[in-house]
Amino acid sequence: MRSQKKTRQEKLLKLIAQNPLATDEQLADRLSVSVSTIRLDRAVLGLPELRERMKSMAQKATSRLRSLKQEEIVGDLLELEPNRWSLSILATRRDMAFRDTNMVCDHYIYAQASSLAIAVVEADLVLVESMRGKYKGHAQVGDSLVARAKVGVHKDDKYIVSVRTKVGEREIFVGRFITAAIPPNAEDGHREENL
Amino acid sequence: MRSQKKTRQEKLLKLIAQNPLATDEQLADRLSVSVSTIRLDRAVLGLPELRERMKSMAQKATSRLRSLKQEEIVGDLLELEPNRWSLSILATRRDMAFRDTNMVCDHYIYAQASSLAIAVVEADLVLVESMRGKYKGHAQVGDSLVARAKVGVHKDDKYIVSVRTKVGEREIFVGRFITAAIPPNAEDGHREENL
DNA sequence: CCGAAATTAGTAGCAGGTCTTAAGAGTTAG
DNA sequence: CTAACTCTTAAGACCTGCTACTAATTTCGG
Repeated sequence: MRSQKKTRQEKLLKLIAQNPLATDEQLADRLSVSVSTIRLDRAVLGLPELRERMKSMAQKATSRLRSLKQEEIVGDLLELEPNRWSLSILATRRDMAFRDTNMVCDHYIYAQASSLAIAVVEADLVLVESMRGKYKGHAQVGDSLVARAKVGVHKDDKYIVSVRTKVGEREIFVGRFITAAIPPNAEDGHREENL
Repeated sequence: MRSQKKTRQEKLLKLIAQNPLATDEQLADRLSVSVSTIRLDRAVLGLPELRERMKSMAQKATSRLRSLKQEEIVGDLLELEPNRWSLSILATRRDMAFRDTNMVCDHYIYAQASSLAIAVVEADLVLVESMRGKYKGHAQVGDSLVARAKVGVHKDDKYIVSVRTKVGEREIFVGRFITAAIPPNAEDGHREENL
């Protein structure tokens, strides 16, 4: 009987985590208790009121917008020998992970690899034409992903670049990119009429 | 000077854009007018009150959080028929482009495709095991990328998912993902919908 | 100096709370 | 059985940051 309180408070925590924009009244309704009880529970659990929750979310929102920029998801270039090989490192953060896990999303691994494959080719503008890759293991949040790109054969302006990504000694990704160096004049060549 | 009003209202717009979390009182202080004037100006300019601004920021924050972390969708999910097919759209922004061009980086195209491939498979946790893909054209900043995923054959918990991404009628990417549904671990799958 | 526009002040009311006090229900120990 | 206890709910006063409205006051161009 007395443990109804605990389960209710646990539910309350989950509800608020799920939908931080709920009013006490909505929460009370949801848990079939009075508003007073919700307020009491919130006080006990140290949960801030709706407006405080909105405020902190709004504050976080402004900083988040600026943190998802390019450089942070493609890693830092450590070494580069143009048209030969290159090395980059990417520090993974909590927000690069899948939902509740701490496994890094594949597209961050891809982004690092693809960016490196582009960087290693010496040309003004390089694009990926096609790729294939295999994820051989999972990276955890906090791991530093070290990607190494090697340029293979090239015909005309197409380069084959292989990328291997490791966490420590463990290989988590192997990929092969076909990249194309685009001559500067050809930029936007074939699709201007569409806008 | 009757044009003081206009310049003040312009300043007000800038101030609110800069710091959306300012109260009318702070704004009044800043512009050396009374709170009434600020309210009047806000009414004229159609600017919402502080709490509405906070609310919409907080809502955006959740939707961004949900779309980038929770649901693991890059882009907005338009339609989903689990284990069959799905559709998402991604509006491209300036910051998704290569350096000085307005061509969208391949890894955003990849991220949308891969996220969709993961979303379309009905399981608690789905990971990409391998993929191959071909970029058949370029997307420009401002284009809306529409990705369509189709689930192909599946053996055990491995699913083959094909994704085609288009800008209008033009296909810019075709890929094939092998995804793996990871058996549910110690997570109580207690999912409640929004309030 | 007059009159209209612009500004300020003041009122009541609302949402979503705070904090406090208090009353009732159910539970348990002596 | 009753006193002491916990849990829940209610009620009241107050708070912030507004809205919506009215009324007074200031300002400035002509």
